[in-house]
Amino acid sequence: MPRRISRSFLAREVLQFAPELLGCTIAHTTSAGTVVIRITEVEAYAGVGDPGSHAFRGRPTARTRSLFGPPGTLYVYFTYGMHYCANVVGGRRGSGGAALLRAGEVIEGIDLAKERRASGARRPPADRDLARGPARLVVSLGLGRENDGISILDPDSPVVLRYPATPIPPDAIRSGPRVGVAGPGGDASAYPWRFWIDGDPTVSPYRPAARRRRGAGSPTGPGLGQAVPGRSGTDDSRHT
DNA sequence: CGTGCGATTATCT
DNA sequence: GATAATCGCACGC
Repeated sequence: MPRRISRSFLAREVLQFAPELLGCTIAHTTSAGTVVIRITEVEAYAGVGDPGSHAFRGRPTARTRSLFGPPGTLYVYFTYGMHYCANVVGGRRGSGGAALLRAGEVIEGIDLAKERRASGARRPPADRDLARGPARLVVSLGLGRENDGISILDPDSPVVLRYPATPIPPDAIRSGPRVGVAGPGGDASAYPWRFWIDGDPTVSPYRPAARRRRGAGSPTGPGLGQAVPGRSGTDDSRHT
């Protein structure tokens, strides 16, 4: 079994370690059992000064206090009045840098994950959908508000991050605009800080920042420029 | 102190 | 595709 992620791994700039989280595993153990997820998609948030970051303002609120903690802190936040999302805090302490865990593949504890994801009488989702999306990943993993602020570097922590069993080839890593985040001037592609494993079925579908509908407004906004050089910006997981 | 809108998802048309 | 569900926070008055 690969060794645990080191503090120095997370102490680097977020843009440096975020793509390297791909292929890593995150495990959460509770009395109900252990679920292990292989990370297939992340987003980098640079913290103070990054308009998309909860740390943009530079000062912690009750919600974002853990985001300003030391590398290795887990930042679990509540959004849309109903969902939780999880970040691994990194960079310099107090920088507010973090990587959002957007999607992964459940590789252990799949029954427990299905149990957690099955809502009501509904059938549990397909295996590949168990952790396909940041809020779904958190549910499968069994994380909640009680895990906000814990250190994943602590040997006694219920949450453990490990290096990939088999490293991801660099040319299999793709990048593109962050989901649901608009950059300056509404251009999300100003921050192509979403990273995923090319062709992996558990990568979440890309959707441009959802503009809330207001009265009879302006016509359809400008399409997102597809043109991101290199192997960026292509997303075969996109819905039509 | 009110209002608008998110680092979303399930469900309906 | 569109929309409801519904909490925390920034911002405007």
